[in-house]
Amino acid sequence: MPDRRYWLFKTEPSCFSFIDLQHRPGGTDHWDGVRNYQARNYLRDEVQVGDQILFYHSNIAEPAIIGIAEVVKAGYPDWTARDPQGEHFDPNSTVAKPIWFMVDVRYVRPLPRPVTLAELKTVPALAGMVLLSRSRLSIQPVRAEEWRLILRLGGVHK
DNA sequence: GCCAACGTTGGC
DNA sequence: GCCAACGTTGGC
Repeated sequence: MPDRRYWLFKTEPSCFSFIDLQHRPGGTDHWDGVRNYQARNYLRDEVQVGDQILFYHSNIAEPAIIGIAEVVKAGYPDWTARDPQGEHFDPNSTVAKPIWFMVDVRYVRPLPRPVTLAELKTVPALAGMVLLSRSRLSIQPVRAEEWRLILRLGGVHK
């Protein structure tokens, strides 16, 4: 578990975008509102400080990985679950027994060339990506080989 | 806007 | 604990 280092975080840009993250103080914000148990488990148990994130925009004309972010704070209780006014309220979640978790992430850099979903589908080495088989999962592990290849496709050269 | 896939809920 | 109904997601 501690040696997983790469993730894909999915978001609808109309809700929260990569540019929104860039404009937060320090390019940093909490990743709240995840209400799926498998994604919650990743946030609570596996996502660690320093892990690298592919930032994916969904539910748009051309869904794509558009940038890189990193984890700056590991999982802690998602307090938006306790805000009755908020969109992500869950009356079953309490301070003593939180159900939902979030992490803090920081903007790192955009990909010089976004890598679209359509393009990902054409690359045989990426056929095993979680994104292609379980597209609805909002927090997904990414293998190191996949990470390197996607960055290369995105025009990032070391 | 449609619809398929999938996660959640709730009756039994 | 099964499974049908229902709600949500997200590509197209």
